[in-house]
Amino acid sequence: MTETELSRITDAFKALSDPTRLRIVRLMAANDEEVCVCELVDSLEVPQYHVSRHLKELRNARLLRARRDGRWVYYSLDLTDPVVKELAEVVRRLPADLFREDQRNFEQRMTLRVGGRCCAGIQKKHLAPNVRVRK
Amino acid sequence: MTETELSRITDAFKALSDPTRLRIVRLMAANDEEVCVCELVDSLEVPQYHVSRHLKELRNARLLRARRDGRWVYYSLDLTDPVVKELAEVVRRLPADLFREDQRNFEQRMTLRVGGRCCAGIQKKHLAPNVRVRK
DNA sequence: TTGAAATATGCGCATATGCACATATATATT
DNA sequence: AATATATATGTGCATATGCGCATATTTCAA
Repeated sequence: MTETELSRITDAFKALSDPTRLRIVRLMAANDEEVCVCELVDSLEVPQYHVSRHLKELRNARLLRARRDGRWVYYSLDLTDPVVKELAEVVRRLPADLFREDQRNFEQRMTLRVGGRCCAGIQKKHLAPNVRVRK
Repeated sequence: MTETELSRITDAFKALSDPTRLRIVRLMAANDEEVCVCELVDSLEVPQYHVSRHLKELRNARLLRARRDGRWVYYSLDLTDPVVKELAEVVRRLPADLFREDQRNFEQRMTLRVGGRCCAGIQKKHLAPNVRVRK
């Protein structure tokens, strides 16, 4: 077995072995959308640094790609990769009720897009970083 | 999201996030066979305690079932579980060349079966537990 | 009933992981 | 240039994980 290639696969599974990361991938797989960080924060209702951290791991595992557009960074599944494509299918077929609340939050949050673009920032302010103390 | 059900899924992914465990599942998925511990040891060429340990984790994650037959314990994928069935399909479709050596060792080892049953024990003795020192 | 064979597990160690807090970086706006 | 907004990351801590060694447990056979 080619050890390097094998660990590329196990890394992908490991990326999906965390609830937050699975919920992120699920949102993307089920909605076939690129999603920005603040939209994820409001959908999953976890702190922003938490989302950013897990997005980095998903990117390191090469499941996600990032695209910056001004202040916003959009993440999306890298469906050009056959392994990712397979896994996205599996995740898409997982029982919908496990992700119902995420999906509801997501759909509501997506109504804030204008011209298909996010321009809102984190709405649930308690999940945002603390306001910096003015010097 | 129902946290308990969700973690059942993430546990399954975590179970596949280790090379040894993935190789075990791959052998079973690709060959549609129940396999006993000594056959796995000789196929994967890792120490017996290592295999036993990972089998336990796969069983805890409910990917595998164990069946004892005399001194031997046979493990197999629990394909009655829809999640396991999905994942087994994914694993089966992974590139064969990543597992070529395991598969070769496995096929050779399976020639030792008699009447479809294992009756050989670990052939690669350096992977077996040390011989106990006589008291 | 003693021992050998097949399998499982307690323990210790090194490393990895997830999380919270604070703060840093990058971009846009004024 | 200064500030606000969106996103990223350094650090410390608690816990989890993988591995090697030794040994325990279960079953069969002599």
